[in-house]
Amino acid sequence: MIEGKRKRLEAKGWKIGSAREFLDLNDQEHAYIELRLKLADALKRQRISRNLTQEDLARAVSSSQSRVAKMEAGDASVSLDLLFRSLLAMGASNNDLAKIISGTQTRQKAA
Amino acid sequence: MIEGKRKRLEAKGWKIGSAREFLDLNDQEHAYIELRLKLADALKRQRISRNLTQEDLARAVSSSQSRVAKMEAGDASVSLDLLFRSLLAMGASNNDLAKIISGTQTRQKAA
DNA sequence: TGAGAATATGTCTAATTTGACATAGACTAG
DNA sequence: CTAGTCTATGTCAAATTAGACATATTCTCA
Repeated sequence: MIEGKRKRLEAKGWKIGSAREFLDLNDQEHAYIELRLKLADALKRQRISRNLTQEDLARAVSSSQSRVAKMEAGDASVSLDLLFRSLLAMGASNNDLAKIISGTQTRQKAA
Repeated sequence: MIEGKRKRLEAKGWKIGSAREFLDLNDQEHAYIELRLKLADALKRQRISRNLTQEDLARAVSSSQSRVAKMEAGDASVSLDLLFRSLLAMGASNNDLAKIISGTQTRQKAA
């Protein structure tokens, strides 16, 4: 369980050293990673609910399909900046963002 | 008024070309900048409410006083990543972040 | 007033993040 | 199966952001 989680995170580029270190992931680090995953998830859901391809979204944010894939995968190489910009490009309001972050987001209406 | 706002943003490093372009700041861009300013403000308030200096905060996030100053000033050279990490370092929970973003944040209790 | 603390601003090089590209894999409809 | 579309993964040079440092400015408060 914990080991599984560690592996999942490491696969995404999160270099979390030892299991010891992993268990020591303090609240800040944990919240930070959680935040990223929530945003990544929300982005993917939004894109899909709008029937857009990763290419479409990439175009909308002047990025590339591969980067969108990495965003949605929660890859460590993408910044919060890009995630937020993308969500905004998908029409998310600040309130939508707040809901995503607090974990109370509901299905949004399409643009 | 609008001109004043433009100048304020430009001083912070936001290169917004012509007034035309500025007026065209679409909703996304506007929301993005608003977001940054909200986070910057919240960070400053949190730090002060805890009687910490910028040096203190810098130490807490392994950064430097000058970078903290830039964060709080809403300087364009700081990323959302750093802003979020700093807020988390100040003890903000994901719910606190949500409140900050939606603009409904209230005074937080000290750590 | 003025010394000392705190904050602001500008500028370096180093580190990270970027879009782009290639290509592999997955999935669907014929 | 198979061609076509979509998504995943790895890599690169270019762009951005990083911490650090110097120094200017502002703020206490005695």
